[in-house]
Amino acid sequence: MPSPFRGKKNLAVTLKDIADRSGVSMKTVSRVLNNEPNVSDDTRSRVEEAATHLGYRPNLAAKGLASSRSFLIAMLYDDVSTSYVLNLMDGATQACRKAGYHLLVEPVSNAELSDAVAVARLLRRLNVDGLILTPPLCDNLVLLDSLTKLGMTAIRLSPFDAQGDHPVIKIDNYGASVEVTQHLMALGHERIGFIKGIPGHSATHFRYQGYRDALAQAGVRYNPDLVVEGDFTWRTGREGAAKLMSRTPSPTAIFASNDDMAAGVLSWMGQYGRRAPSDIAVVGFDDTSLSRLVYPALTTVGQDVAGMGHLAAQLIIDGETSPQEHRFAHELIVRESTDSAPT
Amino acid sequence: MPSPFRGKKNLAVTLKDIADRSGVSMKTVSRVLNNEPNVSDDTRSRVEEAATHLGYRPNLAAKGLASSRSFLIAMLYDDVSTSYVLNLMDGATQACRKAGYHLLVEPVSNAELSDAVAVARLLRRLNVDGLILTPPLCDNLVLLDSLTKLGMTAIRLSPFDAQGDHPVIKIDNYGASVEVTQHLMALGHERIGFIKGIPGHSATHFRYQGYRDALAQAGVRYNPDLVVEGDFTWRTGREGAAKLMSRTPSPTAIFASNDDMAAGVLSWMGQYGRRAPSDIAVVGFDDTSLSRLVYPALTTVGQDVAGMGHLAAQLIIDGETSPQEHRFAHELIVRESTDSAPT
DNA sequence: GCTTGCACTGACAGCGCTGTCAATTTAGAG
DNA sequence: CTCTAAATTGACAGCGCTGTCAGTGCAAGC
Repeated sequence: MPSPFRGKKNLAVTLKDIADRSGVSMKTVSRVLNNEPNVSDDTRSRVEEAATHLGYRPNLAAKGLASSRSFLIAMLYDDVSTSYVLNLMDGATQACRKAGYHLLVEPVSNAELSDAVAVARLLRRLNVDGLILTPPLCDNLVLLDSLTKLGMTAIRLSPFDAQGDHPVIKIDNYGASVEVTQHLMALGHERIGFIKGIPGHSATHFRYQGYRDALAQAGVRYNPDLVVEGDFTWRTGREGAAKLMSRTPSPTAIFASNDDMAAGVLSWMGQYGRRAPSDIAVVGFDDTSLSRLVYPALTTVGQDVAGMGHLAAQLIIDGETSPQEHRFAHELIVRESTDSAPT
Repeated sequence: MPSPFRGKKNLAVTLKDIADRSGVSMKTVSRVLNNEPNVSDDTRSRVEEAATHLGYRPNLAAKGLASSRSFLIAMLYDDVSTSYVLNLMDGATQACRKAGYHLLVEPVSNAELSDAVAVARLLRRLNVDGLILTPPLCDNLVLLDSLTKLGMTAIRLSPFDAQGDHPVIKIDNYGASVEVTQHLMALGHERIGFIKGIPGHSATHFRYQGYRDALAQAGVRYNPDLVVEGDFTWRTGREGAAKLMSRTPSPTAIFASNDDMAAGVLSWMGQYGRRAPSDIAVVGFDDTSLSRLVYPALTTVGQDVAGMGHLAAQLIIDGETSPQEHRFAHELIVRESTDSAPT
């Protein structure tokens, strides 16, 4: 059999079938099915009955071809490992389902998108109504540039800088970080270690800045010895903990700028017999599921990631592409890893 | 502005443009672009040049409409929290990208697919060339039934029973579980606690069966006191550990049937001052990233999840829909959580 | 009564591409 | 050099749907 023939045109129910059965034109059927106005109640219900009866399935391709929309939204992401992405998807697919859209997933390495050729190749493949760009892709200048040139709509999630041609959805990383630091200080900590994230990520910058400013505000002198580099991975959290605990005096609390690194800190502590929070208080960021999966559970900052995904998709669906900034609330979630004062 | 007008038809490059520029018919252009045979080298290169020059982007909707294929594959999954799903996506998208396909994600709750009406509604929305069904969706009889009726192609991942009309991709959960149990016994453990997964999941069944049979083979009497129910979540792992450790005599090793539950076990142990592996050896299953994120790192069973996702997509792309069983290799990964004998 | 406006409906063209099939060219055989 | 088969190409008709626009019919306004 040389021809695969995967189509099932034979049994497809078309608008025409519904039109015939309900005695109206295809166009009217189309109107009903798309909830367009100016259809009499009588007609509407007749058509709806026919559609359900026949088990009509709209043909996305045909709709797309005729209306020059694809009903597809692509979500581009770089890092597969984070639950962040899954939560975003969850929210985005919810919005999509309601509107008859679908969500495409496109893992892309940020590094490979460094030249215009690669970006063009990627975008050329994508026939979608809009893109959801997660960090760090949302800060990729080559990508943003091509997007603007092609006139493609895109939503940027937690970008470094909210300027640009696209809507932006974010939380106040800076403010949240200030709160975390103040929380630790309220517990009596002054020597607070900090583990930074990947350079270039907006979260890295703002969380660090919040930490520094909160210290300064409280009159605590900034000690560069208590800040180490990281890259948001568990491994660098572990290494960071080792480095920080070798300082003298060592910190009584460690603020890791995401949960994975905080888990790394806990891992190091577990191995070397330190307990949280009695020996060292530990804070993460993001409220990933991991923050509840480690012992002790992590104090962290929660954000409604699914909600942000939902909004991102909704903006695309509604064609709401003005470069507006949508800020979501965040929440300091205090768990066992900090819930007592240092000794 | 009543009309959103998201299309950019004005600047779309079509087959016709390429045809004009290269002096051939649209059909020939189509042939070149789809790598069909029977095109002279000369023509082919002329067309290719024109296509690149004009920056041609194929219109998926038009292709789909004309060829009654969608170039879309949907992945249905129930549980958002597992890295399993992300890894599958990773593999599947790779296969898709090579073939010009795209991967749609569709989170669905297995529970909501209990009646034919709901299933029909879901499938009606989906215009795809194939579905990838992850557990436990792959064992949903209502769903499988509708799929067969509609003639939709689907690939089932790790289903309970490999019978049926669809290709199946799986690992040998049973054999892997036997290996895990033997590994623990080789370290000298005899009182091995076991935490089961969600009832109805194939993995739950086969992993448990492997555990029992390995014990029996080694002449160790099966002790029902050492087996507790779980549901693959961290919480039930914790609770399972508490239950198991209240038995007398308590187990010297705990085999949790997935990594999340094993992490729960470690969490309980951390809280109550037990250390792994010296006090209790712990094993997980799946080699999720979590297994390396906890302390001590978990001995677990690795499987090439991304590879399975890749194959699943590839089978759909190739139209390879015979109900064949594709078995992937697994690997016992020994880490710190078991690497010494019980005292 | 006869316009005017509005709610509703349908005819028609065509979105960009591919399958079909027929036409043309080329290569190989005799 | 002719004849047949194979390779290469193109004309054409849609795929299923929606946008456009031109109708209907009917109530309100003069």
